[in-house]
Amino acid sequence: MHETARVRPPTVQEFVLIELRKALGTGELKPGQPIRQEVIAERLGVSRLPLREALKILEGEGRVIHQPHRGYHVPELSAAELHDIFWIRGILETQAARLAAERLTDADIEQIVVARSVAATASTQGDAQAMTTANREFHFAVFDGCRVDRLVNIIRNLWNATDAYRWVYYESKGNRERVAQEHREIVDALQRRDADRLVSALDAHRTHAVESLSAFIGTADI
Amino acid sequence: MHETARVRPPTVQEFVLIELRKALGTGELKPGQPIRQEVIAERLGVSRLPLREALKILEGEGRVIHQPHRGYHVPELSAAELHDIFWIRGILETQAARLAAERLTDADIEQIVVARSVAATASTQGDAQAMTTANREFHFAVFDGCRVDRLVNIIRNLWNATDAYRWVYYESKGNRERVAQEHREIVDALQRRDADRLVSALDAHRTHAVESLSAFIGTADI
DNA sequence: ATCGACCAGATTGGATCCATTATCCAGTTC
DNA sequence: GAACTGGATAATGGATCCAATCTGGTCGAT
Repeated sequence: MHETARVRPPTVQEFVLIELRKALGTGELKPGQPIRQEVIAERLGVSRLPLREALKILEGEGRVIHQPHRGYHVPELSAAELHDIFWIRGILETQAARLAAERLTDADIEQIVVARSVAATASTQGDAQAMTTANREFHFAVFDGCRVDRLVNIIRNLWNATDAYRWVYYESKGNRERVAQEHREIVDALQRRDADRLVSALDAHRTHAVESLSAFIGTADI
Repeated sequence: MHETARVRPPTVQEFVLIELRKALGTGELKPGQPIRQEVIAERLGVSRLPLREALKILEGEGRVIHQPHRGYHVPELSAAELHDIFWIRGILETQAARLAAERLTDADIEQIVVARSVAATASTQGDAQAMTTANREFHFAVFDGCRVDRLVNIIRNLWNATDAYRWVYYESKGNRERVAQEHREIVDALQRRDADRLVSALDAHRTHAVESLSAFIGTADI
């Protein structure tokens, strides 16, 4: 009934995995909330088995927690863990950005410019889902420039860990505008290939995000 | 038939997962080698299902690769990937070590001293399996001192990624002796709480390991 | 009234069976 | 002789069923 015109039919697991990631990103699956296998499986129109296997992958990635005979749930982040994540991100993203500033081709930078404007459009339209996606693609287009896949994947996992809270940040119009401005700064630094400016732009970007999010987590009663 | 006097019977998945990790660490499951589910399941005396779920966790951790309808296999590392891993380890372990040098209690350091001598004993006895385990415990006793679980887990995953090759390093008596000497240096730096010396000791340690391993990978015909 | 044992419903864990897909090889065609 | 097609075989993917475990509530005893 949906689009589902898949050229090559993926396995059901893959389909379920994609849906679960989506649900984790949109906040449909909220931190702390237990995951009832039967419910999800029925909602997706699949049996429990491929769901269980998809959940196992997410468990390996740390995106869900499993307790034997009790089930899966989405991990909740403390303010301390949130700070840890952003601290580690800072360490790794700095390295990735410095390499990227050297290694990105002009064509890559063109791509990044496009990704930025896509994100900006989504932002002004206030579509949270589209914006988080576009925002991710923009940033990872930059990180990919470091050409160290394993590093980029670690950074991606760190982003994933806070995915469940990300929508909070984008709900505020002020934050959205600030993000747009910071993205312009990042693109500008890249175009001049000024690694130091790029790094400090990214630092500022993270700092603002962590401030908003920890304020939310501090007061949240999820 | 083995010990199996488990106080609380774990689930079969957990048992299988432990066995698979062991097999990945000892080189019983070699890089590039396909994993035949039926074979492994029968060898462990379980059905395919818990095996499949355990493999999914390892897939999420990146320790096995899955291709739909073709199966799982252990990833092979190129020399470039090996360098990437050790480079990222360097970045993160340096941070962890600096924090640990501040935060470890005297009691923690006592524990580390014990862990070092356990590793040294295993080393002189030439028991590769015991040595890799003891070595890991020694190093992670140090890293744990940083008190940032997520950072330690990322480092652990990076170690895991080269687990399949680790035995190579310990096969040489010369390497074992060098490791023992470097461990003494690490402990000494910790006892003086000299972060700089600790960091450079760890750097040297990694440099030696990556040299041996990339020499092996370069000539390997696995 | 509180605490514990115990029972029923719900949920997850595991085994078996069948469907689907990939691989390999023989046969055919150009 | 090389390349393609078709089918047999073996492996993986998925569904269903049953067993084991947890949860919540009721009953009884202190």
